[in-house]
Amino acid sequence: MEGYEKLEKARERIIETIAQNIHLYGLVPSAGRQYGMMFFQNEPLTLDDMTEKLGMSKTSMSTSVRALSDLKLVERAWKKGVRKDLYKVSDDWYQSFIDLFSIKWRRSVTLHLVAIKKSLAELEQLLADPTTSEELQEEVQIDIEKLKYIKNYYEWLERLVDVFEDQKIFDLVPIMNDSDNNLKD
Amino acid sequence: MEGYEKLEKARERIIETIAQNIHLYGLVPSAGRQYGMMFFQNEPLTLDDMTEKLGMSKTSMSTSVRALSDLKLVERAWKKGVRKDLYKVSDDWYQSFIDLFSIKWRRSVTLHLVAIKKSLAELEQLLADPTTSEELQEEVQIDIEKLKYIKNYYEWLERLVDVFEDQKIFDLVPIMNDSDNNLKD
DNA sequence: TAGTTTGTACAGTAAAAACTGTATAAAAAA
DNA sequence: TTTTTTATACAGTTTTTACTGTACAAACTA
Repeated sequence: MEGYEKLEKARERIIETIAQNIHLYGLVPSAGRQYGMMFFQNEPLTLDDMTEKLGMSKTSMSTSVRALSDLKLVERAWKKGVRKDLYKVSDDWYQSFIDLFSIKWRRSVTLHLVAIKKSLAELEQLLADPTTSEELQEEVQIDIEKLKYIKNYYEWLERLVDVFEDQKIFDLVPIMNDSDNNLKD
Repeated sequence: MEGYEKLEKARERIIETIAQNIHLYGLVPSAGRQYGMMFFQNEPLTLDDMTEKLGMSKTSMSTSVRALSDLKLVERAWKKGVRKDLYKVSDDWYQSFIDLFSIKWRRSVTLHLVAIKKSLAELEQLLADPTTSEELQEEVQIDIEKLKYIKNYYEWLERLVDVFEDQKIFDLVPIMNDSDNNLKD
């Protein structure tokens, strides 16, 4: 096998692994392939570059690069003289992981807490209502306990997201470079 | 509005929020609804119970309860005299979150590390090969640096999963119950 | 043993999501 | 200004995924 072929094969293996695991980011394999391809390019790419490299429509490239951008997996780049939009993969993967948390889980936590607080308030009121039968009161009381439990859980999750966001997680799980090796020069 | 109706509405809000966020677990809304419904039942349910409660086919209930079980969000239960399989939601949500990590991310990390090590070995070999042109050598060297970087990243992620799995995460982000409140009695 | 009951495999259908091509708006160049 | 370039909105198509009903195997009952 020829040298460039070997290089290409080594890259393809990584790209395909990314594609098959990107569902953890809520993205589909083709977006992962796009990300993986960009990872091995040493220059930012335009939508037309991606269309050519991946053999997919420009519309697809546009929508999936936006999905990747929303999760901060890729970012806009600039190069003088180039009018087209340019994109490159964010080179701090630790930060990308943290961003996933911030963006996806934070949002989920917030939605849950809003719902829980609202339902909890309604149930407390129902419990206090003198027209509520004793039988219903018991059921309501059980639900209130359940909601208090999951409220605590989501508050914990919120603090967990905080810990990622403010980088404290690196105190507990430090970054260790087995060689002095870093993409960011 | 009648009391039981109010209770039902308060529950529905929570169930629907779960359904809309369960994609973070890689599951579809209907599985989330199933989980949410089970959460408010104080007894384990059979597949037929679920069919009735959700108005969906037994086959669906079977496949989605299996998906929920695989992520350890629900578990088998037993009740004497009941021949049918019984399921209940796992009542430790903190553990469920940890299990998500263990199951989904651990697997992903492993797959990535296997691929990276393989590609890295191939590229090191290519670099050492005297028939490799200088131009190709340079490209290979760049890729090796990239792969070393992401190898470090996935090893970090692996340690992160460890920290969840062995509960050390609770040292950094402790569980705080604002009242002394716990589902597990 | 035969007769039920129960869970799931499988094939088919319905619904949803991914992807494409065209049309168009916004921005840049002339 | 008009012309050209670029990204994306949108409608239509293809592909994938979710869901259903039937059929059957395994487990239980009598």
